[in-house]
Order: sequence, then structure tokens, then C-alpha cells
Amino acid sequence: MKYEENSKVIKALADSNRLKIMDILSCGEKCACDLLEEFQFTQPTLSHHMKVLMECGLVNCRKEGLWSHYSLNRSNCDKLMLFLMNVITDTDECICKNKSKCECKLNLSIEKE
Amino acid sequence: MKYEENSKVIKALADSNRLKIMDILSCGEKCACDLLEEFQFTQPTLSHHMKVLMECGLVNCRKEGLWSHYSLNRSNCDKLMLFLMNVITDTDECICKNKSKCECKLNLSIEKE
DNA sequence: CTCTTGTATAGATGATTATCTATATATAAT
DNA sequence: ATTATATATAGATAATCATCTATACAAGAG
Repeated sequence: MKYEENSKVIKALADSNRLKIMDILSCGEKCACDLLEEFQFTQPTLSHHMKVLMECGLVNCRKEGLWSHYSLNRSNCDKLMLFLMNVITDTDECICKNKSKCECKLNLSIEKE
Repeated sequence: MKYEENSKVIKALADSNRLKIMDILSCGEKCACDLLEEFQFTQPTLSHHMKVLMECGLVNCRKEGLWSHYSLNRSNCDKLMLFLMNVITDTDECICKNKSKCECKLNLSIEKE
């Protein structure tokens, strides 16, 4: 189900700290220690946030010795934007396309005759 | 804070049922009873979801007798898309613009000399 | 091997949330 | 007034989650 699937990605973005992480990463790859400097929370909390962002596919990780370098997964970010665009615009794929007009309005107009 | 503010709106979208509601509303105004037909949950649950979507500004409500007619707030939907676009792309507004390159990489290259 | 260091995991906790049942509110019809 | 109906609110519950401390893991240095 596309709603279930995408809601997981959106849940990952539905946290102000993770939004800030994404914003920082949008300017280029960063290691965990650099990211941590921008926040008040602890290192395990950052590690948790990065895991959430990676598991939903929004962020990639490149290991180099002791360091983890994080970067945006542009392709998946774009896919999310496309999905959201489809949700808020009137597209052919919408599940309500087969539905008739609002029943309430029909009832009202019938009764008004 | 823009991250805090927008994370509230994104939280509202981070639920598969509310995503489906948004998708349905993107095709036009619907009353609560019509929306309810598309879901398995109860009427109070729909009422809760609509309240969440309205409180974050994504959905408007027009009362007409007993019926509540819901529709997308296009302007606020667009604002959210714009914010997300800014987050995932390398913009001037990003908080990391003033920051130097990744410290780790610097350290490594210094040590490699 | 031992020590240091960057990151990840384990487990606990308090807060938030999606859902339910029961009930209230508000409007229309008789 | 009374009844029926569409929606909202109250309160409870189980699940999810952001964060913490403590600890483990992994890689480089000596």
C-alpha cells in the first residue's frame, strides 16, 4: 500500500531534529561528529535519528575508518516529493476517481426540488 | 523555529489514513460521511483525524446544516512542499552554509601528510 | 595486546498518539 | 417538544517514539 509505505518515510521527516539533519545534509556529506555539534542531544540520540533516516531510505552512509559519513539519498527524496505532489494534486490515480459526487450535496439538492 | 513549525504539519501527514484523506480531498470537497465510507475506523476516529489536519492548516472545513464539508488548503499545502524542497536541496538558507568542511576529512588529510 | 576513540546497541522512561466506547452538541424534521 | 441524525468531545488504552545512561563494538595508535 503506497500510503503505508510513504507514511513511514514521512514519519522519519516528522521530527524537527531530523528535518534539521536533512537540511544540513542537503549541502553535502557530513560525518556524525560534525552533525552532533549542531544539536543539544547526546551521541546515541543522533545515532538513533540517523538510523531512522537510513532505514526509510532518505539518507545513505559511507563508512571510512572510525567515521560514518552521511549524505542524502537524492533519488528517494525526489520519490517522496513526487508522492506528496500526487497526494495534494488532483491526479488520475486518486482512489476517489470512481466515486460519485458528495452524497450529502446530492441529498440536499434532491430535497430542495 | 521553522523546523519545529513544519514538523507539526509533517506529523499530520505522517499517518497513512490521513495521507489517504488528503489524497481524496485533492479531488475536491467531501463531507465527513463520504470520507468515512473509505475507511475501516469509527466516526470519532475520523473526527480526530480531521481535527489534526485542520489544526495544522492543511484542511479547511465548511459547515452546512448537519454536514461538515472538508477541502484542502492549497496555499498551505504548497507552503509545505516549498519548505520540503528547501530542506532537500542545497539552498542559501541552510544553517550549515557558514560551516567549514567536514572536520573528520580535514583531520584525515592533515594526518596523511 | 592494550588503549583510545567514533559510532552503535540495549534497556528504561516519559510523552505522544491512534483508536475505541460512551456521550454531548447541534441541526433538521415531525 | 420530541425524535432522528451528523459530527464533536471525553476519557481510556495500547502502541510508538525521543531521549537518556550504560555498555558494546570496531578501528587505529603505540
